[in-house]
Amino acid sequence: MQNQRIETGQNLLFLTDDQLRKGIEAMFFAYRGFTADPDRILSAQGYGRAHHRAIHFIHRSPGTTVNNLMSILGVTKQSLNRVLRTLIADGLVLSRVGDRDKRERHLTLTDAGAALERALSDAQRDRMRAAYRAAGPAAVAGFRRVLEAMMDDDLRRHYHALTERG
Amino acid sequence: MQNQRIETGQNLLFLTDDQLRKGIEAMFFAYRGFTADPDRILSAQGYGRAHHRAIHFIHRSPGTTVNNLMSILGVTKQSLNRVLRTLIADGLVLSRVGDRDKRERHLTLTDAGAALERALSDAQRDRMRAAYRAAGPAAVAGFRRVLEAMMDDDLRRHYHALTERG
DNA sequence: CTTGGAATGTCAACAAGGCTGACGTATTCT
DNA sequence: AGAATACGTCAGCCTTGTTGACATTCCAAG
Repeated sequence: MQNQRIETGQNLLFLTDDQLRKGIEAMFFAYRGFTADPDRILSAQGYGRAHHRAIHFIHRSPGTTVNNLMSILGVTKQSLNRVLRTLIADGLVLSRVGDRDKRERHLTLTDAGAALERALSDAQRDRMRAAYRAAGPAAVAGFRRVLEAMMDDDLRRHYHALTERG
Repeated sequence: MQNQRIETGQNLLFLTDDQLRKGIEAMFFAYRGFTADPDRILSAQGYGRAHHRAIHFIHRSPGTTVNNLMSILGVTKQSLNRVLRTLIADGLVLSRVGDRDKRERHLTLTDAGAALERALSDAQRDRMRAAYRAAGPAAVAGFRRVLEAMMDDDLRRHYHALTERG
């Protein structure tokens, strides 16, 4: 397994265990950087990463339901509810009863919520922009291709549902 | 900010907020896939991601000290110690007093620890290999370049220290 | 030799944020 | 009318992070 045989005409040395390990460790260290800046802002306000995720996806899909958010975030309604409760109580998120289906709650950001979202995504985008700029457009395309191939099928569907209409 | 101006001669459309957002969401969803397979193995054994990380880096740097592991993992000694204690008690990790400096503990995997490490990294590599294969060598190079640019400086040093000698 | 500081371990307490299970309520569908 | 759905909530448990305090062991400098 360590030295792959050439299966097709192209060089498959990039599939050696060593190359894969480097990718694994790169993901680990990069994800730390990826979350570092928002984490600082959040902890200063008494929030955590879970709040960030909720705020991000409510911003991306205004009026989304609790159920939909649950499936995007991959957490139980109890976990999500704990986060939403504080965000609603703090006036960052608004929950209004559905028109068609009154069982549903539609979630949107208030002005204060949108302001925090902006602060968080500005910080995260700054780092991402620096990384993109340093790596160049071709590298960015490859970056996204590998990440997409790494996702579970249901998460890839969520990813596409978000990006293809934004 | 939404529409970047052309700064150099090349097209900088890949630095738009929209492109950055897609990268951010890709990181989020991909990281879930990245950890999904090891997580299944771990929870079946009563362990968590923290145990995986400790086992991974002890495997990568046999004989490493607690201090070094702390700085790689970015957690406090108390957090790390709790994980190490269970791994040592379960016979997966061996802690032996240093020769030169007897205050230090040098950590290595036992045979059982190495077996679990193999199971975990096999699972994680399988997914990474599938993603690499689907994306192709050029994409993989870009993937690694962007991730590296995303790391904090001190983490990038750890990353290089690991990869440049393995 | 003594003492200061470094490396490690341990105890306690706490918080975030996952989880399961159970229950209640309103609403909608069949 | 009864089943299913969407949501909220309470209770309890787990992992994994945090601080703070304190003991031990050892190296190294004075």
